[in-house]
Amino acid sequence: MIRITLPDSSVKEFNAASVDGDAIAASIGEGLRKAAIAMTVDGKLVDLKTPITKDAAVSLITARSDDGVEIIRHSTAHILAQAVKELYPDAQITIGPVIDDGFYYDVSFKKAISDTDLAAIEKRMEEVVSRDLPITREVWNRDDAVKFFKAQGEAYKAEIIGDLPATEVISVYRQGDFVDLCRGPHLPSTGKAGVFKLLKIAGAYWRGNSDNEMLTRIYGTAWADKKDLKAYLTRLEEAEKRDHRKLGRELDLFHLQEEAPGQVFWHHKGWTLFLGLQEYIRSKLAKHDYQEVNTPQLIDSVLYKKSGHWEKFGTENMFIVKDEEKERTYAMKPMNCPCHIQIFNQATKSYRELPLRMSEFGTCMRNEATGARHGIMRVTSMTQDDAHIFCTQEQIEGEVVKLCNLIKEIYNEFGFTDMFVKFSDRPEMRVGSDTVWDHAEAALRNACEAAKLPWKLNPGEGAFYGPKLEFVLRDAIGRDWQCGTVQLDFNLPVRLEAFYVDEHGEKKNPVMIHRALLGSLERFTGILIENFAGNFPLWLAPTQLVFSGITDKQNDHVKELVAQFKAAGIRVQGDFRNEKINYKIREHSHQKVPYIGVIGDKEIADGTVTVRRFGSNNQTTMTVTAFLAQLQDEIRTRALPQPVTGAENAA
RNA sequence: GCUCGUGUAGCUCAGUGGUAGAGCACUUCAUUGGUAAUGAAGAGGUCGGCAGUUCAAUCCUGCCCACGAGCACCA
Repeated sequence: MIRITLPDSSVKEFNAASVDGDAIAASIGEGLRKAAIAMTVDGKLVDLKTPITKDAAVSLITARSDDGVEIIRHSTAHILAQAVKELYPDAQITIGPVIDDGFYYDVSFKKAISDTDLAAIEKRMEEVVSRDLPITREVWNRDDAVKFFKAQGEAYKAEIIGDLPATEVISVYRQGDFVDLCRGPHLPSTGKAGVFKLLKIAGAYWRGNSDNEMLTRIYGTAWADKKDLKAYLTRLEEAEKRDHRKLGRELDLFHLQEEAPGQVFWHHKGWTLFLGLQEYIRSKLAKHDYQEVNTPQLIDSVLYKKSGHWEKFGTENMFIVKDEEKERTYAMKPMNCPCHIQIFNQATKSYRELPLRMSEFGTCMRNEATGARHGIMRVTSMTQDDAHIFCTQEQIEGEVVKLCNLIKEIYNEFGFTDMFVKFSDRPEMRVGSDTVWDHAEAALRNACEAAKLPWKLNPGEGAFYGPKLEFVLRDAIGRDWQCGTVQLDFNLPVRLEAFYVDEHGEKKNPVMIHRALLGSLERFTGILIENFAGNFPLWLAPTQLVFSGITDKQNDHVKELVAQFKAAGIRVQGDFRNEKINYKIREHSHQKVPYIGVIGDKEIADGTVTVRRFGSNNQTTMTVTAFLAQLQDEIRTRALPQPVTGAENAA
């Protein structure tokens, strides 16, 4: 007798030596028996067919749950692998994990395939699904498994098994003739999958190491039903519409061109955004006692040899300028820190001057790997809202807490909600004693806790000179970008001989905190464009308001209004073109101008303006004075825009 | 840097081994129109660059550059 407790606390009794999920589901109802794809037994996720031999708490999993969808994706990855092996028998399969919204499988093909081959693979996958092959789990002996996969010509699989810890149970899943190493769990049969789509192919290094062979990664997505798949594909399309490169062109913000790879040609509107961000950050700097400085672009390599950057990044990643005549070698500055230390070192510093916070909107140039550049998110020439805080060991924690709070405050003001913090602790190769590292890591951790920032550990990924926090934001299509950062540095002040005199008259090296709030202004602008889909908050919007008359009869009055609002500090334009008001509304709406003010004879007579706010189809007539006050209030409070509704507005 | 792909008018895209088209934008003219496209006419391109094959290349081949997706990298 086996007693199975279900999630609703009811108990089913089975008169047998063992029972499986299929039987449990069947005892509840035929519908559930068909829908069940896996189960948890005492909280552990297992295959539906796993025999249960003693009393247990069981919860059946269907495609309706997150676990269910994950299993579907995982099994679909196996179906992909099977289809690939059937179509390309000499291909070797490697790993095929589940990722956000889908899965991928890395394959080593003898002959390269391209995305046009995906259709055929997808078709074969559908055949595998229609065969409805039972998927069964087997536990194998390690040596047999290695031998089996070697015999199959699957060298990568054999390598994976060989590297599994001795304690790991080697399980394989069989579906028809296809056998794959896998921890599971999986669907009971291939017929339970079926709502999927292969999306793209790309290269990926075996085991993520660029010294290894490059495999072909096939990306796919899989869902519980067609509706979910369609919703996902629609979501992808919508995300493409907010791509900052597309909006950058459409809204006349910036452009990039071949002659200056990775460097932004900021058009007036984009530059207005950029300057708006800079002014915003300056207002924060003033409140938090920073000294803004500015340092040279082109610096003798001697300085970078001393700082250690030359050795690490040198000619590969720095732009070198040679002055043949004077026999000097310069580098475009790739970061600001060595320069800031030069300013720090210009006069003997007292402990009384610490913490000393030095900031710069420094333009840095980095010769990035060609494949790394991406729109304005990853550029060759970038402007950081950079600062270095020179402080004592004791001051670290206080400073980091302040920084975490400040960054959190700033991101909140932009309305970012899904920001997360990566905390990278000590790497194997590092400078500084363990005591110093203990202290530094604790300071960062405590600061996160104090600022109530959720963080995840990125073990061993700290810089060799100190641990760091990275503040990560997500773009329209779900890619993560590091924006703000807080890094502790015990190394550079020593190498570049920065000192302060402590209260006992002794010379000491300060600790340096590298920090950026927005990170690269180019990247942050890109993130903003995507996040707001070009519908910027009024305080940032390049053009805040457009006035237009109904006909050219009102032009003189409109000119006066433009002058009045301009004088009041509003970024306003008049539209005097010989076009109908419908045409102008349409065009300025496409440009996502926050306010359109329309003037007809009625408005002139009443001293009013008829206002249309972007994102709404309503019009409100109000006095000119009230309108100006409303705008100024919205700007002053840095109000976030209301979400745009309606199909027409979303276009 | 690596894998696969892309590059035709300002933008979005057709197209062909015999030196090119559409829509929008632009210019001109007419129109004075109350909240998402008024009409007509005109102008606009070394088909990413260099080399090769060919009587002939935007199209085929090679190399280079840039861009895209991803991997690696990211001081």
